[in-house]
Amino acid sequence: MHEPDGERTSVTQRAVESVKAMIADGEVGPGERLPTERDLSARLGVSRSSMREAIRALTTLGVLEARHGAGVYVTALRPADLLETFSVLAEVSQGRTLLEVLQVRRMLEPAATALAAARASDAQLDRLGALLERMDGEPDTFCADTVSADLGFHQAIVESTGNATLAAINEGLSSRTFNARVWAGHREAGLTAKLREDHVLIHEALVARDPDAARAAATTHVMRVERWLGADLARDAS
Amino acid sequence: MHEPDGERTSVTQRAVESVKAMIADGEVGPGERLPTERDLSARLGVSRSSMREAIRALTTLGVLEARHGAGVYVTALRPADLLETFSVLAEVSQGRTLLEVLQVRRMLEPAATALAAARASDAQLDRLGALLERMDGEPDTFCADTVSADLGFHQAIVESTGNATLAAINEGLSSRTFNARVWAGHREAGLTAKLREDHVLIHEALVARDPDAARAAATTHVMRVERWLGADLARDAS
DNA sequence: CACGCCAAGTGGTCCGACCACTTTGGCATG
DNA sequence: CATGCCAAAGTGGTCGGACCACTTGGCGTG
Repeated sequence: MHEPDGERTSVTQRAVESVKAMIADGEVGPGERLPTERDLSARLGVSRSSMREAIRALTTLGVLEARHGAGVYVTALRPADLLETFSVLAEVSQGRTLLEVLQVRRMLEPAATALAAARASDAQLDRLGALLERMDGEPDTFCADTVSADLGFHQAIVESTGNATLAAINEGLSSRTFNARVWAGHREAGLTAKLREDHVLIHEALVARDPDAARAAATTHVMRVERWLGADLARDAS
Repeated sequence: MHEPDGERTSVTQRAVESVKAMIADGEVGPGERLPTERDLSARLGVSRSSMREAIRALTTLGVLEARHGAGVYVTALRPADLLETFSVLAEVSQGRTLLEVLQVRRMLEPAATALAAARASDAQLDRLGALLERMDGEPDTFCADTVSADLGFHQAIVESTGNATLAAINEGLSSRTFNARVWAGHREAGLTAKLREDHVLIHEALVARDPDAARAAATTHVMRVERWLGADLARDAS
């Protein structure tokens, strides 16, 4: 990290830096096409294998996008592109980290919900209402759709803030597999009913454009989930 | 995303999924060593090139770590490992996204600072005080150390919450290059003095273990930075 | 003019060789 | 016997070239 000079560095890594520099210098802009892998490797003086590994690295970072037979393109470089890797955290996280992720959500979601109360458009509020009804219409059984609907509801709220970066981060912290795991042990009791009530309160606060109420409702909701998960983790402590 | 079946998928991608599955199934745990590239490629029925690209992908995601001549290891899978890629966002972000990142920080830092007020240990508070003095001792000139010290101060606060995930996310949103860019146009005037005053207020609130005051001070601080950056971006609008 | 096919060019995969580095165990040295 | 060195084995890193799979655009056919 703090090494003053650039001593020895892998060939592939140099290729990565070169491409990043090309983008930073505006040599290739978002959405534009890069030179051929063969061209790039020749220009940078590396083998095509190494060049491919460099491209693979930038692809997994969401900076580049390779289209088979068509070429390699720079993505739009939107936050959503670059933060997609985020979901990996939620995928492999366990125990303590899971709680930590929820704690971060407890910081973000209330603030985001409050912001949404001030910024959401009427159309966005209508969409939220529709999502809410869809969730109400379903039976009290646990299924993939339940998780999906809950996810969609919260994601729609965060998107209503108009902050794409925030939405991308929150989405990463709320990956499908993550939520499925949280819900797994809690399909019983009146949990679903309570969550629905929370959602209704949040929606009402948004429609009333009341940031304070929205913040409070969102906080309560996340705390509820966090509490259940905490009890669950404490039970089967590793 | 929603395609029902797993039709065609790249060989490399399958290799990535296989390794992820190995980790998820506990076949290899954090810190343990994976089979050799040659073994893995043979076992999964792919070429070593593709296997290497898969490993490269997981390496850039922070899941694996390759040591030249020694083998490929699974990282500790700590949040810090997996969120390192985050800094890429701050590196390539421009204009609007920069503001959005700051908006997210304005949501996170106050909450984190308030939490730190309740949780920080005496040793951590002492360290914060030392960092503060170090910043005070420096002249009012803009240099890399100024950015570095500011970064360290805020990072130390967030780490005091004991939430490693939160710390990793915040670090990603506060990368060195990001801050350098924010500061670039504002080395003049009494900016440095004002920021110092903010830091002192935050530190006092932490020492007093006053969450409310800490939240307020942190909010003020981030808003100040956000406001300056906003004016800057509005000036040289693209 | 519209349609469909084909060839050129691109990324995707595979192979085999060699290089650079780490590790280890045995050998020579004290 | 203890110590340190060094060579060999094994690992990831790089290379070059071949071939496959796919997209694209233009050409020829109806």
